[in-house]
Amino acid sequence: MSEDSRWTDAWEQTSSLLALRELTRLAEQVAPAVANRAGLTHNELRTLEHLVEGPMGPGELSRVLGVSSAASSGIIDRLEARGHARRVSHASDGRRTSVTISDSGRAEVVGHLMPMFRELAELDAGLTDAEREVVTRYLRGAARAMRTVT
Amino acid sequence: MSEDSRWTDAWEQTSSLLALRELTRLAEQVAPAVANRAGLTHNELRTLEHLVEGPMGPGELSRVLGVSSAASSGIIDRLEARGHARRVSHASDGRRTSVTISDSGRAEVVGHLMPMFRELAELDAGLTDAEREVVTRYLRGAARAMRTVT
DNA sequence: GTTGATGACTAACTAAGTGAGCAATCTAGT
DNA sequence: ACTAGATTGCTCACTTAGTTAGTCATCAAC
Repeated sequence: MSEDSRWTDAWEQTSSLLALRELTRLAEQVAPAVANRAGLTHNELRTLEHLVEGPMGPGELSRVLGVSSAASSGIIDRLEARGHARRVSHASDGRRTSVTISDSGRAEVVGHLMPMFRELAELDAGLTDAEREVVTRYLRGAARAMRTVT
Repeated sequence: MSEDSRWTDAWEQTSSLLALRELTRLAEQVAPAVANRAGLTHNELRTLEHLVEGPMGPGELSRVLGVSSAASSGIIDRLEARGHARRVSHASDGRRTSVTISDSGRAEVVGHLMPMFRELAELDAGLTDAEREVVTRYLRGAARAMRTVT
């Protein structure tokens, strides 16, 4: 048995691993698909997702996105040009600027993901406490496994 | 209560939804991280993942990747230049070429993902039949929800 | 055998990233 | 108070991976 067939065989061994594989495959597609529909790049959407949680500066943004500060500047430029975000100069520190999301930016993120979220919440609500415990343990374990490669 | 806070609140309501969110966040990061470590672009890695399953032509590749045929040509050029893939002219149809993965290409895909997979298989092996049924149902439901946005 | 369709590639351009470097501002040490 | 160094965000020049449009070769149908 070749190295490779052991790999693919194992992926397909159990219903749960198969479903997990399908889920991760879809998870990879969601962000690009939403970005595309919204007429944004992947990083612009990721930026909006972060800005929904609260304002942040270009430097911090470049760090969480894993891109250069030059790229971060450009992303904010583009979002600002479309009215999805605004630059506000920092109150106490004259060097810093704070980027805040606008209503249209919020609508872009929330609007496109809401249907998916509603379904997930509905699915989740159908779990008993015991089932939820099992599912949570599995999901956390899978996340742990994925962290090893990240 | 604002539209937005309902959204974020709901995400954080249950342990399972929180874990699912974390998992999907990681799933998005895995492919770019692996590609980066292997010195490949995301699409080059995706191509190798498809080629592991069997040879395919540039046209088919451009369709599954969702890029133009011109881009597909370039991706294959780069993979070929690194020795990860080879172009073989099609036996019966002179127009078509078949792209096959090389040992180094296979090693790139399998080698980087094997540790993650091993951990996932181990986690999965710890499930009872009843637990696996619960987990599978949840994962399939989550996948279904994500498909609505894709 | 000609005609139209198909598959892969090339050419010219666009967009989003990089690295290097600059101006403004803050912080610390004297 | 003032200078020296650190930090922040931005601009410039360039690279790279994508796009559209169009070419060439081959195949299938009439």
